[in-house]
Amino acid sequence: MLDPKNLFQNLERARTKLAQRRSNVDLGQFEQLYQKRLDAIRTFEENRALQNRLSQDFKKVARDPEAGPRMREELKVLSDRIRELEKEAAAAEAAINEFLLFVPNLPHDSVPVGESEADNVVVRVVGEPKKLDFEAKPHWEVGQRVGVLDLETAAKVSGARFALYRGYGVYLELGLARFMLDVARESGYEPILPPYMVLRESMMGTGQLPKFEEEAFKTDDLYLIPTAEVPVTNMHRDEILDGERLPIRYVAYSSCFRREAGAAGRDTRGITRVHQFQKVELVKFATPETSYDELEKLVGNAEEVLKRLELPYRVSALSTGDIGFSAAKCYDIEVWLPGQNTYREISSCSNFEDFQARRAGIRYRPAGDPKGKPRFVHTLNGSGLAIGRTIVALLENGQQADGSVVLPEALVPYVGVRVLEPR
RNA sequence: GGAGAGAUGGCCGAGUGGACUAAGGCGCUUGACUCGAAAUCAAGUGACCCGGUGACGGGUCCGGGGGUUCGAAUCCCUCUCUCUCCGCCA
Repeated sequence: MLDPKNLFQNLERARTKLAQRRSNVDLGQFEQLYQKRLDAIRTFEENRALQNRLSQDFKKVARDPEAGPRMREELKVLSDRIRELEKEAAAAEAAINEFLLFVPNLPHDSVPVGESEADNVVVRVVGEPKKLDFEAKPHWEVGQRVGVLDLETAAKVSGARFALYRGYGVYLELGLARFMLDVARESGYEPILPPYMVLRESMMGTGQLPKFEEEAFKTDDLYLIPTAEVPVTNMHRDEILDGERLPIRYVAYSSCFRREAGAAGRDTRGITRVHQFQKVELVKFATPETSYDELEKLVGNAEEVLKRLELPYRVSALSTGDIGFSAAKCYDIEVWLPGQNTYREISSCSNFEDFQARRAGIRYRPAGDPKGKPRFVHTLNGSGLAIGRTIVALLENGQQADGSVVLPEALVPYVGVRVLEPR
């Protein structure tokens, strides 16, 4: 959520920024609501102050048979009026919050201005896209052949867009999770295994709701998490953190559940886009002064996994037209997939600045200043990495002419074998 | 699922209608004492909103929401969560 006061004072700048990200939000409406709120609060407070004073006076004459009842009548009129004014002020406040929940974050000045993902800027390419001396197959064929993926059975059990791992596929999945957790912990992240179901409040806090209701799976009153970002960021909801503790780093393993609404026809084959997948997620809470440095480090932490897995990849800065609702800046890491002859997103790392912190009420008291005002933290997160897509990359990059798959050295202790043999 | 108890500032904890403008303690900050420290003493220590360049002034907040009242931390209704006991379960 944007800061209402700040927004009110910088409407033109916000209009420009929102236009860059192709938002059709009408800030004129906000301006009106905000002005209305100011007026309502002022009137209410003036009357309340008066009431507080008169109430004290009333105590002195309450028992007077003449003045007592008369003043009580007067105060009752004032009391009724104040009740109305209070409702008005509260309604104005609520209207503003309601409105702001649908306003996306403003892109940071360093974000490339553009219309769409075509305007994303590649900032570095690491490793050579692998050239195979035979015809590369897509992961669903490779995985089926070595017996780690069974998509027909997945469809039989759960319908379209599900993955079923079997045999070494299970060890690959769990081994990668453990591997990624270990890599992150080396860099100071505390491992977390969060609940997979969260309150509506938590989904609001990180910005999935209310705007993207149709993307989420839900039970009676709980939502299945679309990413561990939701439970982990909300761990500190409505808290004032000690500035000494920042940056706080968590690495979480969880399943993720997504409807993939609007993705009909895209990535229908394989496990690139499924309703349930596992992911290791990096989450940080940082001060505003350091959050952009922390973003670079976080991207580096995610890249470290790919480097150790010997997978070629590139990093792109998303343009204003492609950036997510809550993000101020976002990098995508895309891994090379020879079987599909393309780079494919495997991680998305964002700085949300105080957008989520404001929604979720996550503040900190600046270090070394016990009397300092609490300030909103900056929240960041990024995949480190999406496990299903990592398996896709390992299968496609490691495939051999004979149908086997050679895994990177670093994974051997985690999976138990170096080569997956065709069945 | 049944029965009971509870939710107050960073923490502990008092508070059953008007001086609560939330006691007291812990913690923290500053000062005094000290060569320095500890101990001791003294003062200060919440969040948010509105107005003001500022000093400051005003308002709201005692788990959430609603109600009674001239006036609510305090009385009533309701919801949520926590704890204890019983039942059930991995």
